[in-house]
Amino acid sequence: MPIEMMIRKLRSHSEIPDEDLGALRAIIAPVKNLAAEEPIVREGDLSTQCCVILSGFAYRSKVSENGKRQILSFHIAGDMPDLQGLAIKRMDHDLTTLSKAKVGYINHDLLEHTLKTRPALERALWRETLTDAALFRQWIVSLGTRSASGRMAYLIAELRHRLDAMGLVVNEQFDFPITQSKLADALGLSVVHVNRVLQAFRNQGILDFRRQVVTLRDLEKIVELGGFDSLEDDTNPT
Amino acid sequence: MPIEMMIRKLRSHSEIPDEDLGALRAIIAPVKNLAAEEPIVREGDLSTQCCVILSGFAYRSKVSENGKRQILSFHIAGDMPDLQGLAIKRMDHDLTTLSKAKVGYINHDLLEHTLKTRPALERALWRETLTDAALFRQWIVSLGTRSASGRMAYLIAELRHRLDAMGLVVNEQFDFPITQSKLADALGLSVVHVNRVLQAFRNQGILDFRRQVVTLRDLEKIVELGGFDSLEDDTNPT
DNA sequence: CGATATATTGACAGGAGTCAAAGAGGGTGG
DNA sequence: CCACCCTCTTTGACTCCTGTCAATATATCG
Repeated sequence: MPIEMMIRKLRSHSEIPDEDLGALRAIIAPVKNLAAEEPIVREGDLSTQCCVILSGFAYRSKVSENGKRQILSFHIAGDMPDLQGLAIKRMDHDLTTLSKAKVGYINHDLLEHTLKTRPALERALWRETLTDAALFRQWIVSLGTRSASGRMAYLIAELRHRLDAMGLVVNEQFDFPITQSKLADALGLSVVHVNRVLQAFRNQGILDFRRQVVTLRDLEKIVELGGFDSLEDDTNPT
Repeated sequence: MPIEMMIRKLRSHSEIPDEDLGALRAIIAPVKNLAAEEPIVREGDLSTQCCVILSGFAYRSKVSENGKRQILSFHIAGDMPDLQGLAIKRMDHDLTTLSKAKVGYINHDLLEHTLKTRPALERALWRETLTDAALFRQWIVSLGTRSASGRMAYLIAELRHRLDAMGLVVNEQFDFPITQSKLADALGLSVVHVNRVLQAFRNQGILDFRRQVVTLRDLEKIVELGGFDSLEDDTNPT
């Protein structure tokens, strides 16, 4: 059951009583199947629920006054990309499916009611929004200090790491149904240049990105180019 | 009393019972006066307390494997820049004073104890970390979509907006004790180019940045160049 | 008042953007 | 099952924004 992906992720950084998890499971509304490129919430909306990605991909984005769109993050199974809406109702960015996706919804009122008697769960959700912020920080470092190929490598390394944690990397290969144009929006590059970087990677036997599938041919090199640091994963308290 | 700055900030986005605020005030440890460029916490440290900036400036930063330092954010009176440490103990970045600063400290254990019976306060703090994340997102947009001058303008506009909320802008003029080299680290630019942008702004009568003081000569132009949007400030719930 | 940090300049290089056109792929409707 | 269309990818030529290097001028501070 794909809801377990979210549970797994929460558990990876927080200790949560089983009954809290049970209570959480109980309020997840029936899954919805969304097509690719469907908006989940839009900038300016007031959230009344938050979602859980159960399969597929989603991304958060924001358009700047000059008309350019910046993709802020990609989300995979197990993620709750608009969890912050629970505490800050007005969305400051868009959330859209990247591919076909299964999504579960949790009504804010129900969730609040559940959290009222479950401090450990609330804290786990808080922590979830904080790891989110940590990813944003990494992203800032990437945009601010790395070259085009470094950014690309970082993106791939980070994504691989998260997908791997969900068991979605097989044989150093994973699905990533995205266009070069969207990659460009994420990396702050032009489409043309994204294409060039990708080709260079391909020619150098670093990675292959074809037909929505990424094949990592030299993971070490990617991690090195992107300066990716897996964050140790020991962010736990105690 | 400068602790009121923090209270004011919390109140600006959350409703908090007076007695919760009283409890919070009660556990803020005596203020410490720090010199410029003193580390408050470092990447890798395990937080046991969080701080409140009472006066002066601080910044968060991270060095990427290639040796470049990226400044993630600047913090001013009223900010709690390492609040996230309460839920995620291991720091993933540095926090340093930019100028001389007065800082108050709140012990994590005391804070946890206080929060245990004060859900509204806990939620306010959560929200505080989320507005932080929202600033990071804006920053990503800035780095990803704007030119050098756009980024600079955005930085100034955003800072002005936050300082103004704390009453620290007088006559469209405010202190900002920073070197061009650090500006470069924040904006992902080279020092030389920062200098050129600043001179261009000066010559065009947009702003003056001399001796640690920013004088805004054409705020509209700055906001326009930076595409700054004050966020409406109506992020409140209900 | 010298010493060190910061700001400023100028010359030059290069990474990444832009523009425009040509291929490829993948749907889909007949 | 194939032709056609539309989107996405790829190329090439050229531009330009921003970085690098190196020297000089200005602050700042003990």
